[in-house]
Amino acid sequence: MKNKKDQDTEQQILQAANRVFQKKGYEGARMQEIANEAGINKALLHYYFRSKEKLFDRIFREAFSNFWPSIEKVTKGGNAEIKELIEAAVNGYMDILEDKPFLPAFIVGEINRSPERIKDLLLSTGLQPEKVLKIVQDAIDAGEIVEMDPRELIVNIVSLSIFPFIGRPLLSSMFWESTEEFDLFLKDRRKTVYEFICRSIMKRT
Amino acid sequence: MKNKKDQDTEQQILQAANRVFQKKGYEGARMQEIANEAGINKALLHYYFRSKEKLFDRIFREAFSNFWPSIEKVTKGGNAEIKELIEAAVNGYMDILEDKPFLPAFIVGEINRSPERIKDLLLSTGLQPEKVLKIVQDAIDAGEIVEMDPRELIVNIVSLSIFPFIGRPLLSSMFWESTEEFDLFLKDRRKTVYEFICRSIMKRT
DNA sequence: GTCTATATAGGGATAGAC
DNA sequence: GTCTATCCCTATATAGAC
Repeated sequence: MKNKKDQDTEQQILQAANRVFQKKGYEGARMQEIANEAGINKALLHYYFRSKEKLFDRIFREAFSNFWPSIEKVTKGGNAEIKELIEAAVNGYMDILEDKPFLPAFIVGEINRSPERIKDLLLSTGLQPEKVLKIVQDAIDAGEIVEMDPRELIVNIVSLSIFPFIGRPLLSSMFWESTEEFDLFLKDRRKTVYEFICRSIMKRT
Repeated sequence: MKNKKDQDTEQQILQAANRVFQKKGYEGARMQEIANEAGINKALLHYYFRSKEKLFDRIFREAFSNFWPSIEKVTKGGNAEIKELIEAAVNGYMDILEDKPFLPAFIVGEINRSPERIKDLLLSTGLQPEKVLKIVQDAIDAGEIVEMDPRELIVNIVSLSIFPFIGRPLLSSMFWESTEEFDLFLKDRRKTVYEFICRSIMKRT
């Protein structure tokens, strides 16, 4: 049963490539290291994926598509509660990032390296930023939250959720005893970030 | 007067190296490209800075030391107003980042590449995180702001200030018509971020 | 499909003339 | 101090046997 073996090797390669590319970036990654991690040799790597570029593209597209929290449940109807949206976004990011803490640094680093493909990548995700903006705008129009550029709120939510993972080495060195303790702090953030944002935008009656 | 010329060439190199390293990172940067940008050749590059590693180290240390907004005026006394601290921090970052928007992506990317030198780098900056934490803690004890882990506030200030610059390509593609318009948004942030934070933490009487 | 061996290019670094 | 020419190693990629 050759097919089984093929699948297996390809998966080994993809997992190894994922680890190495995410840690070292495209330029820093070595095909040799990926081969070693996958338990095969370089030639076989090129047999499966013709070039480093192609292998990277596969990995990066996958990573990029995993980067967006699923908030469809909230946006579907179109007239969701703003608090639901915030909670879904924050929790969504936390779920992803606790599992893959190096994802954001990888994404932003590689996008910075070649910004030209952003449009293409975004299209393939099928994201609909307008829907999210509309929910925020509706909440403003309804007087539920303070007046602001809806995009400002989005940027703030994303910043508060993602940045601590990007700045983890620096932040933990400066303000925590160990990275383990910092990770505990990160675990709490799904609650504290939500509260921090709500305190700022909700109108009191 | 040879000395003048030396200085000049060295400066050319440093500026070129700065541009190239910040854009491409250590692994992606090419000594050839730095030489071209500086208007000289590779050999002369090695004459001034013996190796790529040494040249990079020089650039990175400089960049790292420029990364910290000066808030000494506020922290000196030790009993500063919390609002002053926030304003100084946000404005400090905005000043730096409007001038050098790629600095944070560069710093976090390279620190990720070799996290072991963080301690050394932080020491050489002479930063005193405790002082900042104390100001926040005092404000909490005095009942001026809501109860929270002081480090949480710091992390939030830093996240809101820095992340939009790191995520600029993505954010601007998703929510703005052009990068120019996004930059206008960034200009406003020194006000909106400050207000966003204050609304969240200040107790109403 | 998987391996060993090798071709080829690119990039960091040095030698040596001026 | 600055250049040209070149060395040498490393990394991607391919050829060809099994």
